[in-house]
Amino acid sequence: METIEQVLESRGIRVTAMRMLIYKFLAEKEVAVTLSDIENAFVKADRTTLYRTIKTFEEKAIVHQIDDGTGITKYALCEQGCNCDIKTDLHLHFHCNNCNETICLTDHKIPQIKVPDGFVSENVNLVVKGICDKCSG
Amino acid sequence: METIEQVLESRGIRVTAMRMLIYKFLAEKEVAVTLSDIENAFVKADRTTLYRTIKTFEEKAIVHQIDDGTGITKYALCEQGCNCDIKTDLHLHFHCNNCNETICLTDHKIPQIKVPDGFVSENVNLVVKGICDKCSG
DNA sequence: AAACCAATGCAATGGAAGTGCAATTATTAT
DNA sequence: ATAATAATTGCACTTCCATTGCATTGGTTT
Repeated sequence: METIEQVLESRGIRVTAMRMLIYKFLAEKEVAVTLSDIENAFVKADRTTLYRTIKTFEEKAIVHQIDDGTGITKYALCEQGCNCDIKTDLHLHFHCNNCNETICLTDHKIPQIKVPDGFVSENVNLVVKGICDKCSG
Repeated sequence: METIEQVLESRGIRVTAMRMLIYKFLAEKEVAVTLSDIENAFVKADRTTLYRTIKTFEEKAIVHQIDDGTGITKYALCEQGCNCDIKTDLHLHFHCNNCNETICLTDHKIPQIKVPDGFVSENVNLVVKGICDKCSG
C-alpha cells in the first residue's frame, strides 16, 4: 500500500500539507468533485491554490477531468486501471440525473467507435446519464 | 419539402423574422455552432434574443445542445433521424482538435452501453475527438 | 380600436475559469 | 547554519459565457 507521499513523489509532485489534504479528500470521495466542492471542504484555503493543485494533479496524471454535461468540470482520482496519461484511454462516466453526482466506471470499457472515412479518432468521452444505484434503490 | 414556417409552426413556435433567420443560419451550417457564432452572424440583433431563440428551439426539440468538452455549449439542428425529444436517443458527435469544429454524426449509432446493476441508463452523451476529414486530408 | 400576450432589447448579475504579482515556504548550495 | 534560489500559496483582478428582470415593441384576438 502506497502512502500519499509516495504517490505524489513518484509523479514528481512536491509534497505539501495542502496537497496531501486535497489528495486525501479526493481519495475518500466516491464521486467526481467540482472545484466548488473542494472549496467548500477547505474554506480556509484560497481558491487559486485549490485550482492550481488540481491542475498540477491533472498534469501529472493522478486526477482526470470529467465533462459530464452539467457545464461544470469535475475531477476524480485516477484509479488502478485508469490510464489517463495514455491518449487513447477510454473514459466511461455515469451521471445521475437525480442526485447530480458523477462516478467513474473504470472497469467498464468503451467499445470501439467507428467513425466515417477521413476521420481520425484520438479520444472518446462517454457519459451515460440516468439514475444511479443509490437513487434507484 | 417543408418550409421553415411550417417547421416552426408544427412545433408550436410562433414565426418571426428573427427566428426564421436563425433557423436558416443553423440549417446552412454543417457544424454545431456556439452562441457567439450566432452573435457574429447577427450583429444587429441582441444577444438575449438569440439566446432565448435557441432556448426556445431547444425546448421545442428542433435543435439539440452539444457539450463537446470545449467548455462552450454548441447547438445544432435536429436532423431527420435525430430523435432529440426521445430520452433514449443516442447522440454521437465528433470534435476536431485541429479546426475546433464539432459535427453531428447522426447516422452513426452508438452501441448499447452496459452499466452495473442498480444503474438505470436514460441517455448517452458520446463525443469522439480527433481530426476531422477536412483537416486530415 | 382596445386589450392582451409573446417577442425583443437593454442593463445588469452570477458563476466558473484563468492570470499577474507579491508574500511565504521549502529546497539547495555555500 | 545561513544565504541564495526555486516553488508554492494568497490576494486581487479580469475575462468569458450563461442567465435574468424589466421595460418596450409588435403581433393577435375580440
